[in-house]
Amino acid sequence: MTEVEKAAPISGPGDKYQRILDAAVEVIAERGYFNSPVSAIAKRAGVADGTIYLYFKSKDDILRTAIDTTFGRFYKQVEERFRNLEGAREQLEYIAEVHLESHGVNRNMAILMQTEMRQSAKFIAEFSHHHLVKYIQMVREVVRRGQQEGLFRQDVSDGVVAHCMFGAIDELLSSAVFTGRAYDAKATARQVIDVLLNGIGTRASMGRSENV
Amino acid sequence: MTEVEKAAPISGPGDKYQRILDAAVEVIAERGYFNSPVSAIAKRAGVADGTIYLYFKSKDDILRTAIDTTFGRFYKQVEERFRNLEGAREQLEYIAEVHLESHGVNRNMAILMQTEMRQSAKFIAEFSHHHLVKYIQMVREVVRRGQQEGLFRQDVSDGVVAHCMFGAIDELLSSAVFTGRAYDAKATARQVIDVLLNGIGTRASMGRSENV
DNA sequence: GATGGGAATGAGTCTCGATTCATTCTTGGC
DNA sequence: GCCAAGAATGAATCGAGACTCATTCCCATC
Repeated sequence: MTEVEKAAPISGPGDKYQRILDAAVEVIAERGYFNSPVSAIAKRAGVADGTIYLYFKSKDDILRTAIDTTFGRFYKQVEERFRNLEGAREQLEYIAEVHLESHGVNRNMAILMQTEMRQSAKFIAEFSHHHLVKYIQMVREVVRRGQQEGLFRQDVSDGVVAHCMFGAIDELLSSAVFTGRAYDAKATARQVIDVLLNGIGTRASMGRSENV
Repeated sequence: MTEVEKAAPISGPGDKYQRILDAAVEVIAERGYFNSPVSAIAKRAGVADGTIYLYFKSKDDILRTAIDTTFGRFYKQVEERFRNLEGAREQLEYIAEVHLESHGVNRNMAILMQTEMRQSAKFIAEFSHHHLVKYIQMVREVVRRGQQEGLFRQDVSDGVVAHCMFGAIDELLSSAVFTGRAYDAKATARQVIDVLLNGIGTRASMGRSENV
């Protein structure tokens, strides 16, 4: 809050910069990217239309920035925690937890992620795909390590497992977002990983693992 | 293909009607709904812009029709097969298989489903959510039956399981769609259901099922 | 060959919205 | 108090695209 800090009003996250970002996430979550005129974002942020362009190159740029920032936080949080969290199972659970928590942290952002990130619009597709790949990569590594350590079966592709895990969590999140239901991120994460590791089959009926 | 069939040119699926639908799916898969001018769809279908409006009420209406039709086929196919398919596990596997097959059946339609159906645009959201609910419902029923018959664990919510299964499959499909990779629907379905039923944990490491 | 009616056309209308930029406001230094 | 420089404004520009409708085409019937 010193005078020095305030010296980067345009290129860095100043006051209005953040207000515009937040407003954009709100409006886009409500109406969708293509139904959100810049003028609506400006109004919500309490600035003039033109002001937006002092802080962002274009409408695209706002959305890109919002998504990048969110993913950035996600990665950082996971990486930091991993330093003190060894077990493969625990790591998977932590990823699931942080992923599921996003709903509670910022509901609008969660909506935006579920709705706009799938867009085929090239400018979204390119970088959102990049983020997904990184996420999946992270999970695959954990799975592979678990396989090497003998914790996980080796007859299932780590890629398939990673996608299954991501998809399962993402869908739970998505359904919560759309129905507006809340949930306990920690408990849900535990449940998902439980299913992923142990399956839903009862001991009695498990007849397929023999072909390992 | 008889002359009689061709007698419903406007209200039913006549020649141009189908051509417009197909063209729309193609174009929208390539460019996204909001970046697909009606004129582009018309050109692809080889008709004039105005002709579109002889067969569809609006641009929205085309997309809605395409999605509804696809889901309709899906449900019908599953329902029919279920008449001769008893086991809960086999039924889940069949659902997974048909779901995964959609990529092979019509790649463009699969892309469209993955990208446009999540749209927050109200007109899409309302009915696509409805379809999702129906799908999940179907899976839940199978799961519940499996639980009653003692095939599946009873300490996991059928809703959570259904979402996990749907999400896992959908994500695999999605990843295939975006990377352009092909896969064997039947084999992949078996793998997913294998993971869902048996989990990825090895016997040695399974330490959580005791709390049943 | 003429004719009536439905199908098809595509140029034109009308609205909306991203971006620009001439103008106005603010503020820190004198 | 005055001034210059940066920040902010919002009216105006400009293009895009959904939809309309006056006109033309097609063809079955006579």
